[in-house]
Amino acid sequence: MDENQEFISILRAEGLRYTWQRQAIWDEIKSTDEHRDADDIYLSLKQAGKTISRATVYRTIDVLVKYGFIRKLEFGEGRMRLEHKLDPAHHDHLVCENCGRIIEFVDDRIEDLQTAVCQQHGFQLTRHVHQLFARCQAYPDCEYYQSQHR
Amino acid sequence: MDENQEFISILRAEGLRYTWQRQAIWDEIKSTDEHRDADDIYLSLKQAGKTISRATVYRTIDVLVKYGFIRKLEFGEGRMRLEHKLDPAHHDHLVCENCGRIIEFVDDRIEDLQTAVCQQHGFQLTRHVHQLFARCQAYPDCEYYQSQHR
DNA sequence: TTTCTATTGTGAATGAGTCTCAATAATATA
DNA sequence: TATATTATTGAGACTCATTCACAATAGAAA
Repeated sequence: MDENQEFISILRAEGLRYTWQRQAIWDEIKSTDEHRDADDIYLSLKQAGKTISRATVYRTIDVLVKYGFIRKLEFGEGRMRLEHKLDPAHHDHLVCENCGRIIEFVDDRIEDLQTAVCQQHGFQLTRHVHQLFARCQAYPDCEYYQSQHR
Repeated sequence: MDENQEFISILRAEGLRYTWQRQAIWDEIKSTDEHRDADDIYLSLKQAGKTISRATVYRTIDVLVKYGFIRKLEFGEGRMRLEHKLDPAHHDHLVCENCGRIIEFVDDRIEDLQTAVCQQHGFQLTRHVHQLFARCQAYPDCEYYQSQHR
């Protein structure tokens, strides 16, 4: 099934209504692989002439999270960042503290060791947060940083 | 050198003043191994008759972080939790999503793999956040949970 | 002591996110 | 298609953790 048809039918199946606001917010979040925050989404839509209230943006984000379209991330900045799940593979994040670039990584050995640590304590792992903060090769001069801040 | 002497002399060496408020906040944070938040500290001090403004609590926490006495933690709850560094060994956190219990763990193999992941991307690791959210053995009935909420 | 200025308390401000409620619009039903 | 039902929206008030501005206070140097 077409990805957007699925979006529409999940809403319907859950007794939720299909509105242009929900479609626009989902389209906006899908449109890049960056990890943007709620206000980025709100402002991008506004700039594109689709003004939607902040309340609706936040409410729709929660709907998208609940039905598995997106994921909330928290990098200790005091606000949530978003990530769509079109490519559903699990991954963690490597964040450059200098330029802000975010790289996704997976290491199966780490995944296994996490499960083992939980088992040792008699716990059952439900989810994890694993973030590596680092300096990219270009520190202190970084072309990525330059490109994002001009 | 006595641990508190060191606290006093670091303040002095940095041109900061030694005040009873700073001493009281540091004492309060040192007093347990729990991961409390700023308001817990504020309220505990108040209850002990040492009323210090919230602003001062927050400012002092930043001083304690800056000079390596404590560490800020963020478990996605929208507020910071604190941890003193009297026992300086590095560790990560295993959090029970049911009862809230927090267990500290270290796994050297995970530590090494993290460094390797960074190297593969040409990054230099500066710090990391690794949190395992899990259910403890007692789920859904947990004596720890009972003990904390009555 | 006096002086200098870091620190404090107060209360206002901030910023992300949530809530309330009347108006609106998507969908079910006739 | 018209009408009824009720989920959703927008606006702005509100919350909560944290920060800020500024006048008053109090460490510490001279």
